This record gives sequence, C-alpha cells and structure tokens, in this order.
Amino acid sequence: MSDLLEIGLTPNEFQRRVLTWYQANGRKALPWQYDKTPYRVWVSEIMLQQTQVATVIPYYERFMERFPDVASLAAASQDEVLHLWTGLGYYARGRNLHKAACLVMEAYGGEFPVHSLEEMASLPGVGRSTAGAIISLSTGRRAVILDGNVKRVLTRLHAIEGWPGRTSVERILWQLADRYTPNTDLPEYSQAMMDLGAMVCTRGKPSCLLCPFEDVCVAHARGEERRFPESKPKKRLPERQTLMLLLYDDAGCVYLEQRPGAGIWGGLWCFPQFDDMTSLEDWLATYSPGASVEDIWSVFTHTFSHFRLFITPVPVHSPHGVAVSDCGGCWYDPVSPPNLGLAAPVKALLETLTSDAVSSPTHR
DNA sequence: AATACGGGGGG
DNA sequence: CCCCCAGTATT
Repeated sequence: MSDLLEIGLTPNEFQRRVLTWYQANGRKALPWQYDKTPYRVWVSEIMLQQTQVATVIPYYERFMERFPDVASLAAASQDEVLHLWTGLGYYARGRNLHKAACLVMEAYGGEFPVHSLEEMASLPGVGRSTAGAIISLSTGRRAVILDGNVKRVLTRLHAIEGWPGRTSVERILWQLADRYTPNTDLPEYSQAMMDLGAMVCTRGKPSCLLCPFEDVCVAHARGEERRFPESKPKKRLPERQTLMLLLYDDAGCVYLEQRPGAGIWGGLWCFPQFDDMTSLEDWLATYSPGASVEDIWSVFTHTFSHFRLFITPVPVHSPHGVAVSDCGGCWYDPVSPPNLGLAAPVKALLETLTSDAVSSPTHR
C-alpha cells in the first residue's frame, strides 16, 4: 500500500489541491446542492447513476415538485414513480427508489439512517459508494465515495493496473479513496472528486493541463492516460467440443434432427451431435447399420457470445437402401431445401458437403 | 454498427 | 467472486 502512495503527495496536500480546484472550477449550483437533505441528495445520487448531470436536472426538478419528501414518495404508487422516471432509463432504479422510500417510512420512521453506512447501503439501489456520497454530501460526516469518476482519477494518478471491477483492484482503490478522504469539508471534497472525474479526468481525452495533479499523475507522466482505467478483460470464453455426424445418402440428402426448443440453436435443425466417437458409432449401429466412419474432417470453431465450440465433422456415407429408422430426424435435400431453420455451422457444413459431392471428398 | 460504460443485485 | 442488467455516449 505504501508504495502506491509514492507520488510525492501527502493526503493533506492532495485534499488541499482538490478543494482549491473545486473552489475555482467545481459545480456548486446544481439543483440538489441547495437544501442538501438526505432525501434530496439520495434522489439525485440514484438519478445520477449511469446518467449525466444535464440529463438528470429536468427529471430531478419534476420529481422534487411532485415528491418533495420521502413520505410523499412512499405514499405514491410505483406506477406514478415510474411514470416520472420515463425517459431516464434503467427503470430498476425507479423501482428501487420507491421500495427504499417505503422502507425508510416503515423501518426508520421517515428518517434516512445516515448515521450508519451499513444501513444506508442496505437500502435498495444504494451501495457502498452511493451510501458514502449521501452521508458525506448531506451530513458532512466523513464517508468515502468511489464512483466511476473517482475510480478514473485514482487509477490514472497511481497507474493502477487491472480492471477496476476486479475485487482485488477495487480493494486497492477503496484503500486509496479512504486514505485521501479528509476529516473536514466532506461535502466539498466528495463533490470535488466527482467533478474532477467528470470535468477534467474524462474517459476519452482528459484535460490534463487543467488538472491539479498534472505534475504528479503517474499515467500522465508516462503518456498513458488512455490506458487507465483498464477495460474489462475480454473474458476467455469457455470451450466445448462436439462431433457432428454428417450422414449422407446416395441421393445427396443429409440427415438432420431438430434441437430442443430451449437453449443453443433452440428449434433449429442440426446434425446429430456426440461427445465422443464411441457414442457416435453406437448411434450409427442402431440407426444406420452398415454405415461406418471412414473419414474425419479437421476441427473448426464456432464462437457464441458465451463459449467457443470446437466442431469435428464426421462425414459418413449411409449405404444405398439403408434407411435411418424413426429417431425424430429428417432427410434434408440440399438441392431443394425445405424451409427449415439451420444452425449457422450446419449451413456452412452443408455447403461444404454438397460442393464435395460433385468433386471428390478430401480431408481438410 | 459496435463497443464501453458502471453501480448494484443475484447466482 | 463473477456475471448480468439496459440505456447512453463514444468510436
């Protein structure tokens, strides 16, 4: 932890710079910055999640006019709350807002539990950072915030590697945020940190020349502002493998079966699939006696949003006169294709199979 | 058009 | 601990 703070800046100096910057450049006249009751700050913080200030302002003012306090909000129907939310997006926020208002009325006698971070954070729609914001902004008591703006400032200032959503990185960021948070001027400090992230240390092209930390920011010194915060890693997709039986007859038809309605390729038609060669051969012995595996094509990959499938096609000639017994499938004639839904790799394999039928089958 | 975003809830 | 959510901003 100590090495993380090696940017030549004590917490005191950090706070002094942030607050000085805020006095000159911060936002001090937003609608929720007047009469900073827990209720008014809470509503603003929920609206500001994933939504920009300029968008929120008209919604906030309409909302406050209709629901000036938590009692009026709790007394309203969810429908009316959501009606006022229409256009803001993320409607779960509106539902949680209403739920939390009812909870505050019933469990806390209409007073937000601002003296307990844990109880604040247990309200629906309020997490650790939002709870810290409400407490620090509305009461001035010391509470730490770590929203996306603050994360961006801190990851750049210290060149913190790794995606901030990872638990290990987030823990470091909370430690840093805590280290920097002062014991006084909490409303100004919290607002300043969010403003700095929103106005100077922006995602796309930060205005480093206007930043109070231009001289100590590690990312800036390296010219790597854009590298931080690191984006969510492209998760290496889980991998599965399957054998696909390409059973074809002398007429050039291939055998397909319909997949179950739910799940991958739901309701589409597909070659019979097997986990291993043994079960494929068992199936052949049962449904197409006389047919045997003579060829195996090389593996190709089909990528889904959530896993990669390695497909090994196994073409098998079903000798003339040998029919597949009743096992739920159909013989598909590629020359006059019936109107069936085909899984993408099945379509590709069918094209390969039929072009091979006119030339000579080859290994690939 | 595709991708990144980001706090919170749930598995 | 990780994944998902659902509109918006950005590229």
